[in-house]
Amino acid sequence: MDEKEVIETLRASGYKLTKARRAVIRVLVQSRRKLTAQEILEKGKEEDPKLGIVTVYRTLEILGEIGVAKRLHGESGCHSYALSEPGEHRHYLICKGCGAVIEFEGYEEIGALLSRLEKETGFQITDHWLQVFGYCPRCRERVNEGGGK
Amino acid sequence: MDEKEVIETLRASGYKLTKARRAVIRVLVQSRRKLTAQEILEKGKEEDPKLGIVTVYRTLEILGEIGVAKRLHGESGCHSYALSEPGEHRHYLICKGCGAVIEFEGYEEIGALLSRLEKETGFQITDHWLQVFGYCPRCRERVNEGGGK
DNA sequence: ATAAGTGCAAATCGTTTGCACACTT
DNA sequence: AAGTGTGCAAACGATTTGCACTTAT
Repeated sequence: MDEKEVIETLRASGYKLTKARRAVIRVLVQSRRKLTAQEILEKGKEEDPKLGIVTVYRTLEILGEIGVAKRLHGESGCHSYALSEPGEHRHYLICKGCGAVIEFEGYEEIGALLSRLEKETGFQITDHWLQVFGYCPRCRERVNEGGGK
Repeated sequence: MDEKEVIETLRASGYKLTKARRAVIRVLVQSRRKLTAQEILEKGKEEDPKLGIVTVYRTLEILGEIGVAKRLHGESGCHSYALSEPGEHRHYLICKGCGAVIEFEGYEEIGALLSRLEKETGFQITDHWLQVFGYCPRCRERVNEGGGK
């Protein structure tokens, strides 16, 4: 999803495009990392200095509703948000170094696992969530070089 | 893990067994569901009427630290806690009806998926998290019968 | 023009911290 | 007895809500 597509989706869903919303969208599109609402606010202010945290939250809610952004869950209990392809994927690969987020498809492996689980537990599985953490190629280098740690 | 094992682990880790802690542990052991801190407080009060929310949080932190309870992440942003086998599993099967939590092993399917991901993305994967949602056998029946919904 | 969107301040909710008192070992 | 653990009240941080003002269509 690029900026244009996000904006189109937004309009198609009956929402107006405002300066504030464009700022939030642009931050998400340009960073492609997971960002907290606060981080989005700060970067967004570079584009729309009047941007407020409330609008950031409200915009994220709308973007979530129309499926183009998702809320990610951090260990600590605080959330981050990231752009995503529309739809119901719930699989993210997240760089612990720079926060880069890559969304990936539910490969057959997951399907196999789920049907196995259903068989073994008697559960009727409806949904799942997978977050994978690691280091992206760039951060991986940095970490491995870093000598000390 | 039953109550006795949890208590032993607690003591072995240098913590004292108190009325409050026993109450929290008992709630977790007896329900085997995911529970919010508030829910644990309420049920725990049946056993120790003086129990306070602060102690619930502190006990959950300790249980997490010694590996016998885990924090689960809910869609809304609020957390639940559940008993778990000690160690680093991060795979839970959660009933959307009654909240029952089943922990399962990281089957080969996940290993296969992860190594595939590593190859395709160049990430160095260090960790992952999987939560699977559905209906347990009992709730499944209830839902399917329920005619209306 | 007008409904939708905004920022501010205040409210809320889950969680944590400071502190004097109580309990386990 | 002595240190650990407790509850309370207050602090805290993220998120939401009420409201009068502004803006996109």
